[in-house]
Amino acid sequence: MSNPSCGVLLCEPQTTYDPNPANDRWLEVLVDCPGIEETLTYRTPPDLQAEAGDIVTVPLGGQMVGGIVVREVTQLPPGLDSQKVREIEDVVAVGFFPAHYWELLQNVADYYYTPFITVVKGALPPGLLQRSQRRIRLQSDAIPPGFEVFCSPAALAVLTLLQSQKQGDYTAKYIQKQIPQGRKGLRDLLKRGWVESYLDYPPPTKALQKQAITLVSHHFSPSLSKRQEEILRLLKKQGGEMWLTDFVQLAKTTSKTLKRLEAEGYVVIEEREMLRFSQDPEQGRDEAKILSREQQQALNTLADCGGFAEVLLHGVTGSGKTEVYLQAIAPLLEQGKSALVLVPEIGLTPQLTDRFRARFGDRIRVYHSALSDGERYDTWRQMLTGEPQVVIGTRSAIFAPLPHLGLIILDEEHDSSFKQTQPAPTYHARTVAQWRAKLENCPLLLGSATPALETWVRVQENPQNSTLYLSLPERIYSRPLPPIEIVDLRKELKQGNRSIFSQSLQTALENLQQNNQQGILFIPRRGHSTFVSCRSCGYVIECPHCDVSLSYHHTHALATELLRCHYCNHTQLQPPQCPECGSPYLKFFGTGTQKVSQELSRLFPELRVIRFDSDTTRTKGSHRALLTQFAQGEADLLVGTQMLTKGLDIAQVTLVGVVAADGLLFLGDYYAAERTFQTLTQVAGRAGRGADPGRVIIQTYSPDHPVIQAVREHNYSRFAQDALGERRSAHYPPYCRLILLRLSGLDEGDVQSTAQWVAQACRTLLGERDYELLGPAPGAIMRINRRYRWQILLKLPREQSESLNLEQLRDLCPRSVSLMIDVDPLMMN
DNA sequence: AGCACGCCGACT
DNA sequence: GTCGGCGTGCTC
Repeated sequence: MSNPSCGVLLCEPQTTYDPNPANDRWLEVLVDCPGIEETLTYRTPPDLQAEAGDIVTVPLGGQMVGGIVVREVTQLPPGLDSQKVREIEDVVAVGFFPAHYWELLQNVADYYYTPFITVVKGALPPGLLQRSQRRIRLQSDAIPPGFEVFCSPAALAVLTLLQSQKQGDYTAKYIQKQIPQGRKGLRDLLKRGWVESYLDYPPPTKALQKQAITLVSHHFSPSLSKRQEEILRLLKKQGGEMWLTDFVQLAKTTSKTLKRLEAEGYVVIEEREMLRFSQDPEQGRDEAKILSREQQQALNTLADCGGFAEVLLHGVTGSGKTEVYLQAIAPLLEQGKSALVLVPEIGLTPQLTDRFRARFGDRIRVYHSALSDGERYDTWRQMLTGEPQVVIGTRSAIFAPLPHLGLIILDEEHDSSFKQTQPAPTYHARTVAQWRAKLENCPLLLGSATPALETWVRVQENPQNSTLYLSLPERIYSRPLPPIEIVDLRKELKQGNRSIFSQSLQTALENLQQNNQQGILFIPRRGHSTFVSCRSCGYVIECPHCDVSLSYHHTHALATELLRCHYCNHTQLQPPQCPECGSPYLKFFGTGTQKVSQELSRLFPELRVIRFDSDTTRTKGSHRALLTQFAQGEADLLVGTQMLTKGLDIAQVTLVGVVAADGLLFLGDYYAAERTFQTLTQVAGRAGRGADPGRVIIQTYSPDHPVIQAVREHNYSRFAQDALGERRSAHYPPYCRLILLRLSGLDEGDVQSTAQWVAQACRTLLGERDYELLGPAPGAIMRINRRYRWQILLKLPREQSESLNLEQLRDLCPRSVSLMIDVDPLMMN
């Protein structure tokens, strides 16, 4: 100790000038409030500690909102009076961001023109950045008798609503939504003091607390009753610790009995944090399989790349890509690293998850949007522990906070569900994965039988020598790819076959059952294939909120006939007569799954059919249930839409039929050909994965279309060459970058005129640069959910040296019109 | 996003 | 003359 008096120094009066006499520290907080881009400054109250990266609750105006501490500063920003600085309310979570995480999110914010806080909100498990809610509570004592006479109808309605609830307590938002003029009514009641308004604070922590019972004394005194001793021995046998509810059940006792034991000092009952993971059925163990030469080669290359590299694993369907993933991950776990595996739709690939779980057991974590908020929160915290693990998830899992990443895998990397369209940021998980892999200096493995053209081109161009191409050209055990037969539906019609099934397909279906084999029937869903129209006057029933026809839903003979909007989910009964002319001949058209299954039961009443579409797989776990049924041979045929294309591996499937490929082919966007090739190749790949050879029948009205031909030949490179030629000449990605500006609003005129201004502003902004601007044009569907839509498409050169400041376009939009900037859009309607 | 303040039309 | 509609502006 050089200075023995240092301990008292702090108490001595300051003698030198200090610009910050109170020695204050201020926190710059990014608050969850659209419209506030900059950080706001807060003070830390004496009883709290907060540092950069912590998630906090702060007062903002008359409410409490979530926020993230960005940094600690010792000086107030100029022009901010210290009187105005308020105190942080609470620290919600600490240490929620691993290394590089901020940079990753910043990349997303910049590239996708999205406010940083919005990106953070999209990445974090939902519900972490909570805001306070205003609630209204009835003050029964203050209400005089005969109050009905005194107050306005609106106030009365609010009172009645509140009285209908046991506590007399609702959120202000709910009341205002339920009651017209609810705002006015509330104000009335508040003034009279008949209700009170208060802020409901966000809960301090989201970890679930559950009562646990722990054995603390192992000496059982003879004064214990026989039953008490029995209970204690049971608890000891269980390891001395259990959840209270579980134990009560197991020991067939009551919590009262256990409380008594607690009072006597034998056990402790306390709240514990519980991590919630949904448990899938237990799997048998699975061992590493012997690899083919190509698989082994792929694995070696991957192991050799050391740091960052983008690796395309181009393997035909059934070539054993999953086994490569599994064996690439195994050594990483040994090294204490983690792996991230992204799949298109987790619900659709229970098979993949099962296989991973069978190989790695409890080191597998599943992360996707169907998890409850609690489960997602707990999975996050689990990941932050840094334990080596494998996270399998959908798109959003690219933000999983794994600290020591050794590998990122995108399975079926071509799949368009990796692109987010709905809320901003409209990111593509592959793009984010590239940034992330670079930041973590780990390889990124892109697996597909039908690589996205963008990936294909990048791998060929190999920028900065950072990409690798690995090919698995053969199926495992050298099983052949199934032969593909193209059926010309025009000829069928000429030959007088008016059924939706060609002769060839009918024969194949007949043989199916005889040979005790299984088949898949794929129905590419056209835009709105099952619309209802009047045969007398041609009237088509449309959604009252969107400019689309309603789809006909009829699950079985006795079910109610319903019409549903696929955009806003508006549902109504099928009317008995045409609303326009009164004609009773109101029929539905098109080939949806329902129509196909009805036709099947007419032609092949013996055939056992399972329908697999969004109607039958709505509930959690139904995917797995239906697939299990099918795999166990409880049906001969699986009929369904897109969902059938992914990751389905059932050995007995020998027949794959595609009812009409044309629905896919002519969707009218630049991406249609690519999507068609991918989808058809993927469904075709479901056939002949087992010992029995497979066969594929594709019905179409355009058998000569180059995409159909390439599918028939299993010829990816021919497809790629054709499609890329077209992309190049029509100037579409990957030979340019697209940015789609989507405008929407309730007032048609507002939206249209705003679109004009925005387009003009874009031209000014882009100036002399090399660009194309298409539009403004009304959306392919003019109105969705009562909102009118206009759009502007920007085509920009592939290499954009400096970032455009497109965010300023938002300032041009009045409040009534919202602007969404979709970078690299895939869906353009 | 809330919520407050502030300006114009139909009522006592 | 007020009450009450909802159109801008601010939130450390």
